[in-house]
Amino acid sequence: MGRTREFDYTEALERGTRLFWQSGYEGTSLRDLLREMGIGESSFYNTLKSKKNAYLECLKHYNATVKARHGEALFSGPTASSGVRALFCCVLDCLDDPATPSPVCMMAASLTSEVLDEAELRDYVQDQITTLARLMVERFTSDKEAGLLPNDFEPESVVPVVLTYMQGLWRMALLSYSRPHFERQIDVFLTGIGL
Amino acid sequence: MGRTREFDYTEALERGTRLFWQSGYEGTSLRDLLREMGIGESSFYNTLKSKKNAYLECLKHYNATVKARHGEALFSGPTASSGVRALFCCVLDCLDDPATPSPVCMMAASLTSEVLDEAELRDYVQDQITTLARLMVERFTSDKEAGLLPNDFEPESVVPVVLTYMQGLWRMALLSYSRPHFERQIDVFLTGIGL
DNA sequence: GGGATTTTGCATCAGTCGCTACAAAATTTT
DNA sequence: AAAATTTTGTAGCGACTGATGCAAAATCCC
Repeated sequence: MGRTREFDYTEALERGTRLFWQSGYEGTSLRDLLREMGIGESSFYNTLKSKKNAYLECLKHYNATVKARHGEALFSGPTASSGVRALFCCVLDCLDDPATPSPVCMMAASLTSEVLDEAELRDYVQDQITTLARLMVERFTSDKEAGLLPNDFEPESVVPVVLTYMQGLWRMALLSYSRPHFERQIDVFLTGIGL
Repeated sequence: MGRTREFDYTEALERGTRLFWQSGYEGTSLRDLLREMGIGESSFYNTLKSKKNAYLECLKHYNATVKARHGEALFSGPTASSGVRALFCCVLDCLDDPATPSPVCMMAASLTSEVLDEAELRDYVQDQITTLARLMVERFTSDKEAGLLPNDFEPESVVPVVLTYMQGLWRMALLSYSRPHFERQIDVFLTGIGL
């Protein structure tokens, strides 16, 4: 089947993901990306076919690794409330980890016109957020049916609020972050909306 | 005094602001900016001294015009609660207005590393947000002292939550916006945190 | 009107952007 | 071993980036 690939695809993707995460889509130049991935343009355009597609693959890789932990956190703990709180705790852990390339979650960072203007990227981001929302609604609904949440608690209404607030959190962390302040703020928020 | 300026500075700034608002800081090229402002590079570098400074001036102009309405809304109405609700209504009006260059508030759009990496810009953004927070705290505090808000309501704790949520709102609007959904979501949020 | 000062248009700077063409190197199939 | 196929390194594409140099044009002070 021809010459064998010399570089480790997964590792290159891993490195690329970290750079995209750190510098954003347009903020990452192809040359910086290649240097970070440790490959040449030929290898790059051979496997990933364009910068846009590379970003998409990196986003998928990000979701499969980093973001997967958030999903697990949501379903950890005995109640939906504890799950959501674990999720936010997971977010703070991410912010505290010095190895994190950027304070902003890579998915949250993709909520920019530079990314959303690209149809394929937009579709993927849209889909991922919808999926997370559905998961959260399910978790809440089953808790409600079990009597763990009041009858006037409407998962369909609350979930968008939680998601929206979380988007804001990532952005605010960019401006200034302090774990105690954020923990307090999150608690005020979650307690307020009944979680 | 030399030759008189041929272009209208304020109008040029107005046009520049709209373009920056629409396309972001790095997303706006100098040539597009000049074409939109209707001036040449000489005039540009003569009055505004760099792209960075131009963005700062446009941000100030934005705050003095668009953002000022938000501040007024906060202090409109008889209670702090009605003020905050008026503020969010103002946000939705902005999203509905077809003349709005971008769904994202220009200040919110500045919560990006591409902007915050520039010290002067960061300082300004930081300062503006702090000011808005202080204003909101004051409004809440006076209401609380007047007995219009419960004793366990802590302005210092709630305000960051509101600001954070609003940041999230702008971002989510970028993904998909529908006034009824947003109105409902905002109501759930504000009611939840006691407003 | 002459000199000083400022604004303006135009050409251009060096550097970067994403991407591609092309041939040498390496591996499989025949 | 020869042909076919794939990967890799390098050089370069045209277009664009923010910014500058310079001289002509326009205005003010004397």
